Amino acid sequence: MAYRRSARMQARLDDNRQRIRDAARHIIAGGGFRHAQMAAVAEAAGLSTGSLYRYFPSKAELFIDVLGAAADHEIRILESIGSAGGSVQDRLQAAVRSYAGRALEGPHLAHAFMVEPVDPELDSARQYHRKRVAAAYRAILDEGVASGAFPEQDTGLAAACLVGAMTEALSGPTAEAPATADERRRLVESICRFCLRAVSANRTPADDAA
Amino acid sequence: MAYRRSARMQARLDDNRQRIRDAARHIIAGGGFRHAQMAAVAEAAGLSTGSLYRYFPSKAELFIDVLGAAADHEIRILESIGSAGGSVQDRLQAAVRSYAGRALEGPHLAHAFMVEPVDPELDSARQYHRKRVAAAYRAILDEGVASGAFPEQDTGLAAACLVGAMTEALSGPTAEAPATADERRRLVESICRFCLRAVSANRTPADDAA
DNA sequence: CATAATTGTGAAGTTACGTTCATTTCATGC
DNA sequence: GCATGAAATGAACGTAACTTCACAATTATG
Repeated sequence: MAYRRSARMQARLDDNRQRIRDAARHIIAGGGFRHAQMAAVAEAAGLSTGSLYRYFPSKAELFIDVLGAAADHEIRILESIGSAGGSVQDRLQAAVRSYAGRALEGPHLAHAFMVEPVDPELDSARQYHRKRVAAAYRAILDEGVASGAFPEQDTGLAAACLVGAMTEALSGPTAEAPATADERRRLVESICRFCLRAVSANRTPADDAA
Repeated sequence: MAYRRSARMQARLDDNRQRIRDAARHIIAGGGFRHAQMAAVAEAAGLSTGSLYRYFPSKAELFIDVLGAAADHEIRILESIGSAGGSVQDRLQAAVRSYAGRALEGPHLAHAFMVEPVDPELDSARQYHRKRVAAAYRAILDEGVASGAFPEQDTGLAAACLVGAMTEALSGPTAEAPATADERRRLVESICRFCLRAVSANRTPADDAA
């Protein structure tokens, strides 16, 4: 008679698949894409390298999957913040704080997802998700502009700049790893102020001419 | 008798060395680090791959050299702008415009130097130079804060944010390639405004509390 | 011009990974 | 239990680069 997958078996397969994903993310978080070789992922997942290819057709597909899940998570948070109550300023600050907090917890992960080296296929996936994150910020800015809380501006560009500024400040080479929790809080607050200033009206409206 | 290099020979060697550098930079500008393989550089320079190793000990050293030269050029421009006359605001804008203009002329080059994938050795060189660029911006900000033109702020962080914002807006995935010269000008001006706002005092000083 | 030293060459060597596949182990249904 | 097909294995294979090296070409001296 034909072979049929039992529920138990299916659960084990699903679990394996998820364990591969988790292993990949964990390795990236620890040492970046550079360390995330198929052999290393397999070992961390408790499988052989060959088995990985039963769950994902290629390395690129595996990491696209992982990247997408992380981006989804990120964007869900941003959107929930964006649609919450309170002033737009508060929401923007909340978004920045939340992003910054996560980036500081796993700097390698954030760096890998935002800027690290990869092959072309994965890179285009990363650009796609990065645009999605920027779009989430843009939605907040748009609302701020519409309500008059923020001045007229190219919100698409501003959103990109915000993402760039945060990325650089948090996981770029310039970012000094903050040692204490207090330093971390101070850093996040500084970034917050920078971002809020950047999209708010100036006290001296000299540059609004031209 | 011992062999001595003639002036003519020395000139040719120097020229070869420079041609290798130029070829490497040119290839990066055309297609990023990914396309800059030793064989490709050799061909573009009109030499054999083997010869490259008479001039540079390794691929990494060659690209560190190229990267350093580009960074030196960048920083010389920034410093000359920073020490010029005029208001701090004007100088900051001039710096941003100049950076943006160059990035838009050679997007691949800028992207490669700022964010593209590389091996660890080259990457640390890039981080070093990126810090130098941020430091040049910081010098301008420090002066602005000292003179009261800009509000009190963490200038080191703000400089990093500026670099990140510009990089993202100009060579990040979010950056749409502006088609016309007019669009380009508009983009640069938007970035300028963003950067200036970001380091200037707000009209509503509500967030200075807490 | 002959000889020696230097510079140029490009194919072969090396390394590092991603991917495959013959084999083995394990789960399913009778 | 046993036969059948799925899943796991990991060594072997393929590929893509960087780097080396034995040899050729070129350049400097007497």
